[in-house]
Amino acid sequence: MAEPLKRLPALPIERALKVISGRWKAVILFHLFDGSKRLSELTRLLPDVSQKVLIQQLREMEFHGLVHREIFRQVPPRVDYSATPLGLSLEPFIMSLCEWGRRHASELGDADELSDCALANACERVSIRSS
Amino acid sequence: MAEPLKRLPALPIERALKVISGRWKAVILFHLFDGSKRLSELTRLLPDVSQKVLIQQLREMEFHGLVHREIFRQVPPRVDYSATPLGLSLEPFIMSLCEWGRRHASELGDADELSDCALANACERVSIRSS
DNA sequence: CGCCATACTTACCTCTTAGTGAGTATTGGA
DNA sequence: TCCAATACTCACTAAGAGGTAAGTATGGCG
Repeated sequence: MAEPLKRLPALPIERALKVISGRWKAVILFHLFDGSKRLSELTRLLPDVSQKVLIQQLREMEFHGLVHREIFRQVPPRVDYSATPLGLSLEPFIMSLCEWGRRHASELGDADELSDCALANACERVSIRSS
Repeated sequence: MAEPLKRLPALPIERALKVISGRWKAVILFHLFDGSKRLSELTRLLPDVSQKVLIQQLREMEFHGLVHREIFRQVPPRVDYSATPLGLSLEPFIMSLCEWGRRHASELGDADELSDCALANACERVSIRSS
């Protein structure tokens, strides 16, 4: 994002999709729903993402109002990332999308290709929780 | 999609986002929720999309089970596109995403940048309908 | 025969996104 | 003085999505 000033699409649906669809954004958000995290924690939680890309995704989400960035002037430095209310408002949405993704995989016969981890099973936990 | 055989992401949430986030997919789906459409109708409904890209998006959605393509062997040829049950199951989801997009725009002070059309106001119609 | 409508295909180009690897900044403490 | 820890930043590259413009296929019809 050399130019974070570029406008989001004018159609609400496109705007929403644009804001949440980055390679790692949903996964990052999922972890932030759990509470604020330091960059180094996120690096550990997402070992497949390089630091540069991680920061890039976080900055875009910060710019789009989904994530709050708080700097603690210490040595060594410390920066906390957390979900804003707007970001938190995506939680039910991300969970139901996750559920839809599982349905989609099962209807297309790809269910066995799904990974099995906290995020993959998040929607189950949610439906158990809410039942 | 020279290679439509490539696998979708293993995380359900990523899979779902991958499947619905193409430049025009949500908009196309919105029109298909209304009933099946010929390619020429879609071309008229989406004047900003070139035919190539339109077909591309439709084919991807067909491959991903969201859209059904029916060929009528006539002259001139006729092809109908319609939403499958799986595609239709995205309707509430797309509508709520649309609502979220409007909220996002208003919270970021971009509300005046939103366009004003059927799709932009779809979620309103839905909430009116459901109230 | 040549034209029309419809639904594509193809070649090519551009712009965005993601990814790699190395470098920078800060400052307390050995 | 130099190192360690943390959080970046930069230059470059690769892949992919989307866009433009032109071409193909079919078969009825004047």
